[in-house]
Amino acid sequence: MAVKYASIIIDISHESVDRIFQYRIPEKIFSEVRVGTQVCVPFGAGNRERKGYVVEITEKADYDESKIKEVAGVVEGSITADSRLIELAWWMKERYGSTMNQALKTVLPVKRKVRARSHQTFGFEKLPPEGSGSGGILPLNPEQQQIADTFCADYDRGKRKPCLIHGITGSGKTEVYMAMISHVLAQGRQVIVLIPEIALTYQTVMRFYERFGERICVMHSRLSAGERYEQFERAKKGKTDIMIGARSALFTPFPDLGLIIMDEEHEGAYKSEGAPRYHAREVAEKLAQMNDAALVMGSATPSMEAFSKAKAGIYRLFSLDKRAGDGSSPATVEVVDLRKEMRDGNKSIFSRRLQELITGRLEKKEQVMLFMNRRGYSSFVSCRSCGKAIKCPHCDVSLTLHNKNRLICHYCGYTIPMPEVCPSCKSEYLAGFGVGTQKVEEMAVRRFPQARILRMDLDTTSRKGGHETILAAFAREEADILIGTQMIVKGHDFPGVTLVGILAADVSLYAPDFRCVERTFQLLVQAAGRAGRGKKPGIAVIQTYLPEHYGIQTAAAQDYNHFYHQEMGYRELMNYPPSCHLLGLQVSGQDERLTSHMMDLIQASVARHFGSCVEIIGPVPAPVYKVNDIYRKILYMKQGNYDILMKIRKYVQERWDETEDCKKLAIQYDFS
DNA sequence: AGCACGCCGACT
DNA sequence: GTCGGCGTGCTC
Repeated sequence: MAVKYASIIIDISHESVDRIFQYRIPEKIFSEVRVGTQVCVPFGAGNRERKGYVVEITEKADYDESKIKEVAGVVEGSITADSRLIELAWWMKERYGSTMNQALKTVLPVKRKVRARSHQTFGFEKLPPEGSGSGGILPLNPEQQQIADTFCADYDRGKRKPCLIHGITGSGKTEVYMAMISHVLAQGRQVIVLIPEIALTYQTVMRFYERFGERICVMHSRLSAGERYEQFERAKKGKTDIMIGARSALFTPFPDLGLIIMDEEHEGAYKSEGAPRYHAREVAEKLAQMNDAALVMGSATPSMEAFSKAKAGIYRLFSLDKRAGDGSSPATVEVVDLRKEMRDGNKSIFSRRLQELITGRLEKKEQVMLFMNRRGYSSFVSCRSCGKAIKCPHCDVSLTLHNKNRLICHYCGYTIPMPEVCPSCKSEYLAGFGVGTQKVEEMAVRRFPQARILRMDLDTTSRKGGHETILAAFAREEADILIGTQMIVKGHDFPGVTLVGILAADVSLYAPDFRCVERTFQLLVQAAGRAGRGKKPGIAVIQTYLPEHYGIQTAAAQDYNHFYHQEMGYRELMNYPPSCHLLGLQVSGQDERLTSHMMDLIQASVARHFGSCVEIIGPVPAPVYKVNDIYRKILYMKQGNYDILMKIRKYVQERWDETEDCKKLAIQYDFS
């Protein structure tokens, strides 16, 4: 049998040994050594015995073979939290095609000394010093209770199939989660609660804190690497029972993880953009299975992936279709045809119906939210004489006009003052086209001079605390109208809001991405869900040029099931996920010709070896071909069987590593 | 982290 | 001559 080597990380917390060492595995313990197992190895000049974790097993050594020592033995009964995380990293590396190092870095906290800093950066100074630990329990309504009871009974019988709760906005999913969490905590196991970063606000955390007191720990993006590490250490030592945070909270090293909650399951933020490009839903599923833990996902607009799994019986499906508690009812939704407005001579961005409704709310001192899915003033500036739009010199996109005097690239940040004359033909007839939040604000100020108006988008929130300040001011009813991008739609409840206007519902409907209708539908439903959260009934107005589009129609009817069937039909017809699997292989580099050439070679090679079993599309330029002077091309491969796509990825990677030109280029895989 | 090796001062 | 100070650097 071939000689095998184990890559090991030495279990001592110090940066200088925070890397991989290789040892030979003696033949007689082959069967006991796997990724994640803890072993004893002779280490250093004194050959002192140290403990370490096996991180990878290979048949080739990357180190001088004469200097490689042997694994001394396996540490018995040592499946620790770290073992499982290393096993998870291995799985992620295999599934998403990253290096083991990249996978380990995402899964294991950076071993770094904690810099003493002001303790919590989340405004937790305001929290009561002692968590009551039992405050804030709301009684569940029969619908909620039934879900909680079913879950608990199944859990106790060891039935741990993942669950999906499809619950409309305001149906009280959080209360159900809390009941489930209590049940699992009572058995001495721990819980991870995943929330998309944008929803990780003071209010959300506060609700959990009121219920569970000090047993909860919060992980958010503003923590330093050291603080993160410290929190994970606390979890490992059993000082915390609940970790609440964005997707990286998945990697909390709890000794006995019993439940993972994943709120707003459909959110794009659950997909990692770096390597490995993992999806938190898939990793959560794997992690739950490894720990014999339960996984509960929830959303008002589940992703196509999750809902199709629920339909297929892979997930257990629960529904909550009434608003809980206060007796408020879902908003009435009206669709306004902007083509008709145009025909009738209304060129304003506000339809007559929306203007009428806004005026009514202002008179009644009720609040309004206006949603525009594009920031800036105009989305691009072009010359009416020569017809050319002003583009970013580094990216393949038009520059966006901000504050009427500055052009900014939304991809790389390149910025110039608004030119006086056209850069190509020197004419003076430059004009902005397309409406952004800034222009909406200006129009609203002009149309409703009596109203107090706030705007919230990346430009107004980039200053620290901007987010919280604006939301808090609006919640205190210090403004009548809140104008903003996606960020105003997600998470927050304003009881004073009785009208939501979606100014241009179509903006995202024709994006070059097979998920664009799904995303539009989710956004529209979530936006409509913001209206009428208080005692008074709410109205949502959807302005569109495509009132007959199924994405708009189903969103207006708040009919998820109808949307799902329509969209699934499209996905099946086009062989798009979830009816099929899709591997996107992206090659990028500064040298446009080399990038193209390499992509063609890969395409030819894949076609030769796998052409008979996969559908190959492309190579095509990425939706934005050039960003930051880097050219990007993508090859798509469709196959119903995931394993075949993984095989192709491996095949490409092996050949890639042997190519000289790979130094000047980058390759990236994206599975869905 | 731990343990070597290393290149200078004061000791049996 | 050689014992030991801890400064620097490596550990498969």
